[in-house]
Amino acid sequence: MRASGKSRNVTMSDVARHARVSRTAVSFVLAGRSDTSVSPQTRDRILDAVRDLGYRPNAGARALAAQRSGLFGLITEIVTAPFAVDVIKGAQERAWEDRKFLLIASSEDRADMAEAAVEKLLEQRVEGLLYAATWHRAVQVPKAAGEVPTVLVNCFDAEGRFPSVVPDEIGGGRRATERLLAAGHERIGFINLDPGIPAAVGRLEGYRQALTDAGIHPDPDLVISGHATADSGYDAAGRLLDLPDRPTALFCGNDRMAMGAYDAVRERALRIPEDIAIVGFDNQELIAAYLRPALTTVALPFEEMGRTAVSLLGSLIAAGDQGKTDGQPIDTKVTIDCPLLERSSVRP
Amino acid sequence: MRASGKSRNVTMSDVARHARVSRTAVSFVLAGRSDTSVSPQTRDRILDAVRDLGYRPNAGARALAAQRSGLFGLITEIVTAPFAVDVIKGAQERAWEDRKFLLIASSEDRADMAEAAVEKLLEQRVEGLLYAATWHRAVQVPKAAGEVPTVLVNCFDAEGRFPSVVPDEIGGGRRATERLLAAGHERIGFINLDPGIPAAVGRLEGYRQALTDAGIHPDPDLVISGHATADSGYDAAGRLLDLPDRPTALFCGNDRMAMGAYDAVRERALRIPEDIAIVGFDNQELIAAYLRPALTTVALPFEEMGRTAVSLLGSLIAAGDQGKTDGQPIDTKVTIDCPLLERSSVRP
DNA sequence: CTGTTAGCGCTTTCAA
DNA sequence: TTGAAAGCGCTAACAG
Repeated sequence: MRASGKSRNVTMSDVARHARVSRTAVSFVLAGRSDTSVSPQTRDRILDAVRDLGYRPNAGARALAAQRSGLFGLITEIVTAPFAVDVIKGAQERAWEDRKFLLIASSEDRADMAEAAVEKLLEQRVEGLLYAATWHRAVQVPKAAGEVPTVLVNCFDAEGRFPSVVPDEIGGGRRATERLLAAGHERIGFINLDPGIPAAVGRLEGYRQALTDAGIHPDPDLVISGHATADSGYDAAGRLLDLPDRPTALFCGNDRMAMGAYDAVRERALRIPEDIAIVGFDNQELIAAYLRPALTTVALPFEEMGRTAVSLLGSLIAAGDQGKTDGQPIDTKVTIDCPLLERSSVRP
Repeated sequence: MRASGKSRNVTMSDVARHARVSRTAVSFVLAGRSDTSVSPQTRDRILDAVRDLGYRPNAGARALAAQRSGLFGLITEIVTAPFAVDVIKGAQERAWEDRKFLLIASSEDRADMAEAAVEKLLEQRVEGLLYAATWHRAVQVPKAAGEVPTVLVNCFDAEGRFPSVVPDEIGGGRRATERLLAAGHERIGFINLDPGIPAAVGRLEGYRQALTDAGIHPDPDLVISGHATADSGYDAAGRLLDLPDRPTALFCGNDRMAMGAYDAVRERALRIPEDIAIVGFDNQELIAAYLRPALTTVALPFEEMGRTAVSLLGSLIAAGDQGKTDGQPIDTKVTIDCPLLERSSVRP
């Protein structure tokens, strides 16, 4: 017989009493510990009692006693971010595998908010912190974050105090370019993001590497910097397409620019991918999947970064528990692959 | 002088000792309680001690003692959802205003996951639960959710056991149609979502109401049902545009269909908004803002729903605390306005 | 106005 | 194999 609804106040003592054993026994059984054994009989009695009473452990009390909250904190600018979701998803999943719970706090991209978030999270006694940005860049992490193991996601600490997990921009740039080369293109235009940011630097580097490796000398005229918007992509693509010896393929720094490029191509009565092949970057589903033809693009591995970051955080914490914190900053920078998603804007 | 880093083990007793007062005094000062007063002097001494020691309250311990976790749980299919973010954002903000923390768990749109999430959240002793869906519909809420006050967001309980916060679909449909009417259109086509779902039913109803109110008899030929995809919107728009007496405006059930409609319009060498005005629904930024011309659309008030839901949850909890839980299900259905966002696909 | 005193629900060491 | 006991850090009566 199951107990009725409200199991609010059923405590471990209740279970112990009901099963006619000590609280210790209950604790051991529930923790599934093997170091001290309990007879199968009492074990069953206890489990039955748990069920009958509808007992639900009190995580807070457990945390207090065990000095381990089982909580990880994730700070992110959830505000602007269709992206953040995937990081959260990956982190969430990985955390559950470790039976950890993720406390998510929004930094709103404001230093004071981020600081408040860290503070709040620390009050909850999170065992570690994840700090995620919506776009790959250097960030200023609130000082207090140093009090627990912290991993940066899709961003890095300029001072190298924290390990981070970032996308492999260079590899992504290579992959996009190689796909175009494989389709037989040799004059490949590149519409880059605002110069200087890690994504622009890396993708350009990848683009160059791929061309060079293919024995093609990168033509500077085919590289233009834009501003990450559809309009900017439209303009840049227009200029590239109006070149005397125009490219037969366009690698766009992101999907929004690719969206603009589509318009420029269409205006010139050219077809995609027959006349002009296009590859984007970011895999913004809403754009890439719904453009016509659907856009072949390189994906940013947000989910994977979230997963990896939690794994890394777990190791750091474990290392710390064993007293391995030697105080020196762990300047790890884990790089995650950016896979290419085939759709229809490049011919097979 | 600030203490050095690790304030991990600074406890309230430490603060009390340092300030030469009792723990009670510290507790009172930190809780900012007025019922028992503390002399300004001791107050300052305490605050100084807190600062000097780098004391940070232990939320878990506080929860245990006070029997209030200060935690709300939010369950959502974060998986599929560019939308979920906004609900989270609104809820998050509102929760912080009440100094509550949001525990976010993903249901992944699977019943067993949702159940596990509720269970985990209850173990954390959340004071209340929010259950959010990515699209407006009836949902099956895990039974255990009944153990604490629960509010549904963007969905509702078929059995009416839980209060819910949903978008005003009818109002949104009216608003879109009225905008088109205001621009002088009289033959307005409506490309609806899959029939039967609340969004389709409501928006159609709003469309009809607006027309009728304007003295126009809704022409059934101008209403077509699609499937919420760009392709479907493309097809439906094509059929509408090829009608002998074709509409001069299109109200699309969502932005993706509007995206497809754009293509159909373009193919016929018609201009937006000069020849055909278009209004979408959902305000999927990535689509609406980047289409050319940018899409005028009705927004789903996710953020506002999140905020409202948390407010409502707060009241429910407060009511419960005062013993006002009279057991009977509170069949509240709060409806939130869907605002129209002007862009450029309808002439002023 | 301040301090004493019980717990909150659980873990874990140490004896029995 | 099981049980007693001592906290974990904090709140909230209740006395002083």
